[in-house]
Amino acid sequence: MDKEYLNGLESRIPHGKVRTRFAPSPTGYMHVGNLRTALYTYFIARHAKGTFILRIEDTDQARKVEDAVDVIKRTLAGCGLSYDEGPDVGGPVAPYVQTERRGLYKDFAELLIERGHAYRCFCGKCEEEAEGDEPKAFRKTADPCRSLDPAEADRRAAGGESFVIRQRMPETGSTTFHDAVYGDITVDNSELEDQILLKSDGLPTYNFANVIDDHLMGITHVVRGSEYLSSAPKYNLLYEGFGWEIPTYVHCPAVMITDKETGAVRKMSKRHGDPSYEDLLSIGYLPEAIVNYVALLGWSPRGDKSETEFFNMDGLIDAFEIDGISKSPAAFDIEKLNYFNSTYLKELSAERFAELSRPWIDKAITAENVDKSLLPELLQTRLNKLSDIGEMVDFFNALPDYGSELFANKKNKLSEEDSLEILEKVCSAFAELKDWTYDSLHDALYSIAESTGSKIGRIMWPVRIAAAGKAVTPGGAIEICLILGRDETLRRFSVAFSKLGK
RNA sequence: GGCCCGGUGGUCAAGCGGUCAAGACACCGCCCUUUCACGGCGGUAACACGGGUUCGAGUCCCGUCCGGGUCACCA
Repeated sequence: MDKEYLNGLESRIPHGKVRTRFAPSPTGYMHVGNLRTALYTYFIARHAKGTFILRIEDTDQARKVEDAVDVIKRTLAGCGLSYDEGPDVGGPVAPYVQTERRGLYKDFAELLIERGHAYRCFCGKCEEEAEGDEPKAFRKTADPCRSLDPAEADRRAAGGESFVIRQRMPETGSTTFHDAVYGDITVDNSELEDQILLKSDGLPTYNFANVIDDHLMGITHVVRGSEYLSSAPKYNLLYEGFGWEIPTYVHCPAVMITDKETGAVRKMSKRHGDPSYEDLLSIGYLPEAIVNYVALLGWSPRGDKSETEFFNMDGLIDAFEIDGISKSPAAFDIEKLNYFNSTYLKELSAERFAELSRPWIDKAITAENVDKSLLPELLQTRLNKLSDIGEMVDFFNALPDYGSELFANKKNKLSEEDSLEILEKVCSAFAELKDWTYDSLHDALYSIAESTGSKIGRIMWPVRIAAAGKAVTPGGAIEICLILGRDETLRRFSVAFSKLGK
């Protein structure tokens, strides 16, 4: 895994093709911001008919999480992001897991030492720099290792002394880099710290491994969150130190969320329980809706105003341009996701929706003798997400305890007394019905409306309230009575009578 | 705090020196209606502030304010 690997490496990388990589660290959590970065990385590759690569950045031993790679893979697969090269599929520049590439980084770090761009530092892990004023000044001017004679440093290292390798930043001048989203950014070199490249455990830091691997893997577009913007000049210096071509940087703005409690906007985080992709999935959002919405969070397509916001994967790949990425942070808005999701839900075939909703319905309704077969079609146009089903249909299980004032409705000009009167008529009509079908219920109710000279709404309202015990229901009076069955419907009517004082 | 990056309605956003400042979500109203939804139609609502530059500024420049990021042997 070193000399041999590097042999002919260049020839294994297709030339002139766009190559992007999604490079998560396996922390067991793929939040919406991560997903969006993955999406944009994928779009850039696919839009250019290039190659999309998955690389696992697991150089942090301490933070490793069991199954985390599976979460990442499931998320990518669920969203339809297929990678051409990666851990389990292999590829011309394998391996794609950083700990499996550990032999690689040391030589590059040493090359940098030879060239004077890095040095060994023996200062030890726990040295706490004096709090307060000028930690950077300390690091760069007062680290004794910085000016250590290289031969002496070699000797100490050979003697088994623990060390790290630090990048030697220029003291003066400035570094400018170009970002495809943010443009040219210039930073004074005096701001740059002598960052650690190789840790004392021999593994590279993210900052170092990233540059090495991106170069070795022929990555053309480095897509990442804007939290890396301030590190970018250091990467540039690294590329220059090696004499390597600098990739196109694409830094994406953060994804924020408005805190429910405080109303403040903050970056999404696991700690606050902000939703991950799999969280959203588990409460009944569709992958297509999530992808569509998240893609639009910080990017917008070029083109005519008032064109659709709805894109499937191919549409996104086709429309995606780096130009359209926003510079400012975007807030995740669950309401808008709801809109996308409910729209995708409505577009599902009846069969597919029935299949998806069945587990939720079964979980919500445990009562027997409830005819659930009608439910899916009633539910399909009324949901934001599948998990809404529970509270929408709970009244089928057991009649909620409701107040009689529900029977009064001003739009239908109904008082409680009116409702009682109507209900009594309906009750006896229902009791005599030969069969319990949509048509028979429909006819019974309409004939009562006709004989009493009422608008049909006046009849339907009390029936629906009596049957459901709540004002908002997923369906009209007929559907609900039909689903409940005659016995239960009549039983609920009698409850209504007692509530109405009869 | 230093440095970096942002700032168009509540949210996502178009805009790239000349528009009555798009569109979408949410919200409100009306219509439809067998409730609730769906659908249709309409409405409220924005260029953070102050200076420039210009015939003309949301668009360019400077300052202020606000927000975010970053300053780890984490990524």
